Amino acid sequence: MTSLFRAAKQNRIFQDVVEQIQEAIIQGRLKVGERLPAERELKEMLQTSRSTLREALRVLEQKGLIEIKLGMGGGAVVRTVTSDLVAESLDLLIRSQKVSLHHIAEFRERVEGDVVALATPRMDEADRQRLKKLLDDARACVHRGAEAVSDFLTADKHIHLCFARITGNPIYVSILKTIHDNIRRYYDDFLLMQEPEMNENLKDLEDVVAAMDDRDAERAKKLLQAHVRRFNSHMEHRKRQNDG
Amino acid sequence: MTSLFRAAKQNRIFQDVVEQIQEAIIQGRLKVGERLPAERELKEMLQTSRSTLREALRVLEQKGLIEIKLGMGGGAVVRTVTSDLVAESLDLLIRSQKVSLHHIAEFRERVEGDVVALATPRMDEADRQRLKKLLDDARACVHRGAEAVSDFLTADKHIHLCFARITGNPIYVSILKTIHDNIRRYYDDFLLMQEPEMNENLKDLEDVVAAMDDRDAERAKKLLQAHVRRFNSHMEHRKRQNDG
DNA sequence: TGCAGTAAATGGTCAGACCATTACAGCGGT
DNA sequence: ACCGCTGTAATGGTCTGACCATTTACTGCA
Repeated sequence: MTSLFRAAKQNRIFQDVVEQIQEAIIQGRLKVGERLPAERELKEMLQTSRSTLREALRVLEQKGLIEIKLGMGGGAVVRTVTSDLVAESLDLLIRSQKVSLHHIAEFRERVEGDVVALATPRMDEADRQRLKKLLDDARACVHRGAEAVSDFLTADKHIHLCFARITGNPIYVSILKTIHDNIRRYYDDFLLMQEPEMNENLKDLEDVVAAMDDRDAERAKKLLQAHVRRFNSHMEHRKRQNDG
Repeated sequence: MTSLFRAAKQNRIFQDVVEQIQEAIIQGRLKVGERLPAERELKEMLQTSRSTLREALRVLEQKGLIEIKLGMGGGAVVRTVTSDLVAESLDLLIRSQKVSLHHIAEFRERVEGDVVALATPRMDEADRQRLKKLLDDARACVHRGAEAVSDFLTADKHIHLCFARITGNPIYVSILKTIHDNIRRYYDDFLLMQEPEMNENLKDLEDVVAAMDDRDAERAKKLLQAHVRRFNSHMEHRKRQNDG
């Protein structure tokens, strides 16, 4: 552990510390779940003060690279990097009104269209079963009516994420996760869903999966894009109602 | 300014400070360009210590909400929120997942195709001039030969980012930023570019811009996708050479 | 044996000092 | 009057050492 780090130097020392630890994590010299030395040890290894080291740890924590626990046996533990931070920063952009609902819609329509087109020829029997089960879950929510809107939205999200996983491309998975996290936030902010909309949404998805079953990528893509467009116009309509 | 903040309290005090300042920024009580009080003042207002306050400032800086300058007249200034953080966190995610060249290529071909298709009808005269200038820069690099490969790649990246900006959709901007940063990293790792490849790349881009000039979005899209495909096969070929 | 109390490890906070960088005012020379 | 240098003060960056709060683990007593 002693040779993991070199002495710190840079304009801002804490930045140098951040970079060293970040590189160690990304390069795998520090593995997920592994615990960093205690602050009072690390500061010796890095030849810096505890306050400077702590500023670096704050940055790494904010970047989602480490998680810090209190008390004896606590300390900084290397985290699995998730799409949470991407989602959070996108949320920040949205809230400061740099990204609008329209921007997300425009992007989502295209990227999700690509996703199902890619997924269709790659779907195997296990994927088919999984999608069928997710559709069943969603259908059950529809039957439970308006009280199950939240569960329905979760099921809907899982279906879209399942498409992304079938592509086998982790970039699509991360991006779809980010987008759906943010869509959900919009939803909680100012949207309501009724049973007709749930039904409509469900039917859209069933059609998409049917097209995928037929190995008709182009039809699946078109159907899903129409689904996203309808969903978006529904959201924008509700938004206007709430704003006005 | 005295009533902007209340006394800090929470499990972790610095988090409470972060939230207070962040909310003040998002709600517009602190406007972009405005300067926060000096640390020694702020710590009094928040009734906390300077180190705790500084940890909070580090987090806010990492979130891209403030920018901190040194020296007299320096201090924390509220920043315009940009898509940089989205790009950075997406980059972190991609790198930590060890996304393959193939995954990037598959994603890039589709997303950049969409970008030029969206950009084509939205391009105005200023955009046209900007693109023309960027193409001139790239052409100059080609003439300078093999020594200018690095500059050529930078110019190439700027052209692609320009396409994204013309769409007016910041999501595309951050995503293309991320992709091109990662491509560059792959490049520096194990690729070499010679004059013929530079020439080929340049010609591709000139064709794309010509199609955009003709307001032919579909042709521009097809040309750019072919360009990306050729670029990728070139990269994978070189990668195999280096690996084997 | 089991439980409670205590000790130790660790992150969180604090106070105060000094250093490095920067802007600006005032002085001096031209 | 103008230009440039220099000193000074404001401000962030770093360091030291102390104490607090939380959590775990061990120890000793009932």
